[in-house]
Amino acid sequence: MKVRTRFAPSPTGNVHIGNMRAAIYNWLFARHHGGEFLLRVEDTDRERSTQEAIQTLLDAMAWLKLDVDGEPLYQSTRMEIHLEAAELLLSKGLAYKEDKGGLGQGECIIFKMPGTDASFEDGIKGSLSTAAENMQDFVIVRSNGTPVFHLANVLDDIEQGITHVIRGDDHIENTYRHMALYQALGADVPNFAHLPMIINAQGKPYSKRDGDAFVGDFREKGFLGDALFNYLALLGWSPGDDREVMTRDEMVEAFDLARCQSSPAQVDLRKLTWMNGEYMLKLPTEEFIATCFCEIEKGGIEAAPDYAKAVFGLVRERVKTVVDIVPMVAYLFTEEFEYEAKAVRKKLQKDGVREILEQVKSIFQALEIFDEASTDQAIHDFIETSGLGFGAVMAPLRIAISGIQSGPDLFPMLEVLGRERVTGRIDRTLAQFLA
RNA sequence: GACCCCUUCGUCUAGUGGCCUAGGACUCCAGGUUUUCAUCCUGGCAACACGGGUUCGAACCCCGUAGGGGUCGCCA
Repeated sequence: MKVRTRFAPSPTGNVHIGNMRAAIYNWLFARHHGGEFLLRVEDTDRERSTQEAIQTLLDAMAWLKLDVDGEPLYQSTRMEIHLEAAELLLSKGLAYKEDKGGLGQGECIIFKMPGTDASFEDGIKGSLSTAAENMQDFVIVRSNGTPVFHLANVLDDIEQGITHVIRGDDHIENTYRHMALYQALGADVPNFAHLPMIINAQGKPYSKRDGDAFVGDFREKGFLGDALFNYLALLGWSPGDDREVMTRDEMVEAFDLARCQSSPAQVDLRKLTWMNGEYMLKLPTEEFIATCFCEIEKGGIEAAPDYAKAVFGLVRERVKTVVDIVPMVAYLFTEEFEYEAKAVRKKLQKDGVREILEQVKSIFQALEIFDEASTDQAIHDFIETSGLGFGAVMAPLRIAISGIQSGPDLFPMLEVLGRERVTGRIDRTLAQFLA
């Protein structure tokens, strides 16, 4: 039988990474088995399920390249069918009506649990079981006439022909109920696999107040969709060898529920950042350039396209996340950049520095051509003849033209800036700190 | 509280009775290469929750303890 999995989120405007990881595992599992990955939007909460929220969800999936087979099923369109099924259960004596009081809304429909012990083979956790007395009858249709999650969820999974339900382990107890529902409805019980939760840096489950656990937040923090996908895939699963940075195809090929962890995992932003850097490096140059333009525009920087491209080339291999870009290149687009106080104190305001910078400036002015090779040669000649150390010249020069101690390779950076800017910046430095 | 689940370096993990003086990755530290910055290379720190069994032998099997988590809704 063809494998069919699904992702069934409620569109509330934010998708938690725990849910998104479940989506990734469902996707990986389906693709591994040559099956289908379906989407079902559980939008029965009319309050929160706005068109915007649905779009946010779709955007997040597109960002992570989770392609869906077939059209999404909107749960809100199926209420009649859910209700009919409840009536059927009622007529078969598998459910009953009762006024449970409390809210005083009249009678609701309650599903009758079979009263037997239950067990199943979980795809990740192995054999799971519970005794009959732990499972009470439960409401499937509210007294206001709307179907409850359990009923709708099971009916829709049947409708979509889901063969493998891969979800968070907070659903384990529900699984016993759902299995009984499948049986009462005369449907085949699918395979279940329960993923452990993702926990925060304190080792606790993410709460609504942990602002950094939504998919959109990771995008805003400058992570790439492919990198987050890879990272999340490895958070709770491993291919069994030492591979970590893997292509989609490799992950699809290697994915196996049996290799999934059954204990919770913590997100480590440092490792995600490292992995993101690996993906930044792999980005095709045009894509990297396009991303950079997009970022500086957001950062309010205006620049001539050719000059900007040259600047981006300078930081190509150093960018770890998308949001690194602007701070890393900002001083190359303005003459109003700041000087780092510590750098000035340690490397600039020292005896002899003034003379060195003055000499470097005049050497640069005398150059026939001002480019990477010529400045490199000129500085080396200067060091040779003056007897100065390389660092004694390079460090002050770097700070004079950039304001900071670290940054791109210096000679290419000189070429990109051009003679005029470079000498101008040296003058400014001299006037400001070494007058 | 009851029931269920979980427990290897700080973090993600490998490990399914001998290959384990427990391997890899991230982070951190120390050297080295690069006469700038970064990269890179080498090395280092660092873990089987605890206690009992079973066994010639246990991170791996069993029991218990502790700790953590989940569920117990006319939420999903």
